[in-house]
Amino acid sequence: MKYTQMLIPTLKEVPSDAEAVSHVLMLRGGYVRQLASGLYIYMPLFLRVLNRVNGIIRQEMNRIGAQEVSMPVLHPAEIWQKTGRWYEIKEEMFRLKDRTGRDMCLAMTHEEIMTWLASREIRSYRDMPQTWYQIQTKLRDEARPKSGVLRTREFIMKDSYSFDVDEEALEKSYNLHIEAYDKIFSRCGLAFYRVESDPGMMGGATAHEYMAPSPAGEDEVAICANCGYSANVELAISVSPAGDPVEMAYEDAHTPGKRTIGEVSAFLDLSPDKFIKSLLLISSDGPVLALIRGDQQLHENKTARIIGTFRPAQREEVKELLGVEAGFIGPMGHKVRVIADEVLKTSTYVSGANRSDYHTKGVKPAVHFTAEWFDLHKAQENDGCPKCAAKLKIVKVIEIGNIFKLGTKYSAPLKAIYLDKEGIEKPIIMGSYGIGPARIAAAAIEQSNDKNGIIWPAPIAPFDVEILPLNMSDEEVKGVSLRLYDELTSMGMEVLLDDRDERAGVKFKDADLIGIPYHVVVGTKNVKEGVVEIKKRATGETEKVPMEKIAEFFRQRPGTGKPGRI
RNA sequence: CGGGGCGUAGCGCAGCCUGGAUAGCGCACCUGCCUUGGGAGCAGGGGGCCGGAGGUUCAAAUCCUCUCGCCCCGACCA
Repeated sequence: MKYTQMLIPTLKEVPSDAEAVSHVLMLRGGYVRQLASGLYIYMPLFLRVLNRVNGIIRQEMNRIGAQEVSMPVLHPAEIWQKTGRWYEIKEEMFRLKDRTGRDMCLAMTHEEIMTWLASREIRSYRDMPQTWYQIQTKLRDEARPKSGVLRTREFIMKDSYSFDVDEEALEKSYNLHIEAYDKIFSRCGLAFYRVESDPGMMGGATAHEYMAPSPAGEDEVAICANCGYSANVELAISVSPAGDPVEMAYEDAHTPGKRTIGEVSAFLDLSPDKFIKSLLLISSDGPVLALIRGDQQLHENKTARIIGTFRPAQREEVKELLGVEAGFIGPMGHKVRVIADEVLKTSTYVSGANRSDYHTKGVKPAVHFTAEWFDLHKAQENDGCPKCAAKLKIVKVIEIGNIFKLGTKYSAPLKAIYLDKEGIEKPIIMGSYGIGPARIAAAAIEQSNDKNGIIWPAPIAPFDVEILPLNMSDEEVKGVSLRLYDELTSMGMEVLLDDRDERAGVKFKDADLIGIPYHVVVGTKNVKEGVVEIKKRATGETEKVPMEKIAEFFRQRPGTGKPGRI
C-alpha cells in the first residue's frame, strides 16, 4: 500500500481529550477518530490491526472445533424477557420499538440468541458438543465510556458459546477455550494473566478472566509470584499481615475534629493498622455496622454476599441510628448487627468513642465489643497469599477476555433441551467466552510503546515493513524503493511505502509513531553504494543491508518473540 | 447518577477575572521559490454562528440564567 493512497492523518500534538497512552497514540497515529462519547471510527490502519487480531482469533477458535456464525444485532425483546434480563438490566441496554410498536433491543451480548438457536437445532446428545462463535458488534449504553477504545458503547467482540450434555463435557469445552485463549493472546504479543474471576450472580459456576497488565486498566488482580495464585481483587482472598500488638489502657482520647483514620492516626501518632474503622451500612434488612482494620478497605462484594445489597449510610442516618456523629463511631454497645473482619479478632485497637471529638484506646474484641466474624477486607499489596502465605502484589490490568461456565442459566428458561441416551429430556449445559479485539490492540500499545510512538508486536502490526524513500525527487531513490516494494510484496509481506513528497524528518517521525516493526530507509547516499538501511522499530537498531539481500533478510525473520502468559 | 474540569479556525491554545475598535498565536492547509537522513526556510493567501438559547448593558467571546456536548474521579458494568 502506498502512503499517498491511504488515510493516515497523524497528529503532531496530543489531543486534549486523550489521557491513556493507547488512546493518545491511536489518535496521533491516525488509527481512530471519535464520533461521540464511546463511539469510535476505526480508520484504515486500525482496521488492519483488528483484522490481524481477528485472523488469529479465527485460527485458534477453528482449531478447537468452533464454528463461525453471525447473529443479528437487533433483537426482539421477547427472548430477553424469557431469561429475565430484559427486566434485570437497566439503562445499559439500548431499547427501541419497530414500526409496529414491537419492543426490540440492541445486542449487549448474545447468550439469548445463541441459546434460542440451540433450542431449535440441538435435539439429541448426538448433536453435541457444539461451539459457535462470531466476531460481532455489541452495544451497551455505558454509564461512563473511557480511555479511548478501551470502554466504548459500541464495540466488537469475539463471543463463543459451548453446548454440552453435562458438566464433565462442559469442563472439556472450557479447557479447550483456555487452550485457545492462551494461544491467541500469546500470538498477539501480549503479556497477560489468567485469573479467577467473580462469576457474578452465577452462583457456584466458575469463571476466569484474561488480564493484560497496564496502568490504563480498570481492574485489579492479586498475584502471588510464589505459588501462582491469581484472582481479580473483586474476589481475591488474602491474609492480612498482623500488626505489631500494642498494649494500651482502655481510655478515651480527645481528638477534636479528627474524623478520618488518616487524621486520627496522625494526631495520635499511631499507625492506621492500630485502628478499627467502623462503617454504618444500610442493607435491605436494616442497618449493619461493618468493622475493618484502619489500613484496609471494605470489600463490597464480600460484604454483599453476607448482608445482601447495601449502601453506605448518610451522615444524618448515622446520627439517627447510632446517636453518634459520623467520624466517631466505635463498635461498642450498639444494637445493630455488627460484622467484622477476622483480622480484628485479636490485638488491641483504637476506635471512635461513640461521642463527638473522642476516640477510645485499648479496645479489645470480645471484651469491649462482639461481632460476627467474616473475611471483609479487600486484598491489598503485601497481604499474604491465601494458598502459600507469600506476599501478594496488586496489578492494574485491562480485561481482554473472559470465560464462564453458564450451566443451564439460559438453556432452562429458553427450553434448550436435548434427549439423552435414555431418552430423558435434559437442559443443555452451556459456557460463554468473550474476547475484545480492540482491547487487545489497546493493551498491546499500552505494553509496547516509547516516547516516539507505538511499537506493534509483529503479528498484529498493520504492516510488516514500511519503506521510507527519503527523497522522492531523486529518481534512483524512488526507483529502488518501488522495486523493493514490489519484491517484498510479492513475498507475501504487507508493505507500506511512504511515497509522500515529504522531508526525511517528517517520514521518520510518522514511521516511529505508526509503529510498524521494520523500516527500510532508502537514502541517496546509501543507494549509490548499493545498500539500504533497515531499522528495527522496537530497539532502534539499524543495519545496512545490500539491496539484493533484502528479501533474504526478511525471509529469515518471522514474527518476533512475545511475552505470553505470566 | 454524584463531584471536578473544559467548549474560541482542522488540531493545540491565549483572550474572559477587570465588557469597548477588524478576536489573536503556533501547527496544519493553499500558491510560489527554495530545500531533501529526524516534524526546514522565505514570501503571499484562505479559513471563526467564540457550543446553543435566553437575559443584563449604549455595547457581550468576556457578566447572569438555562441548555447541549466532551474529558477526568467516583458509583455502575450481561
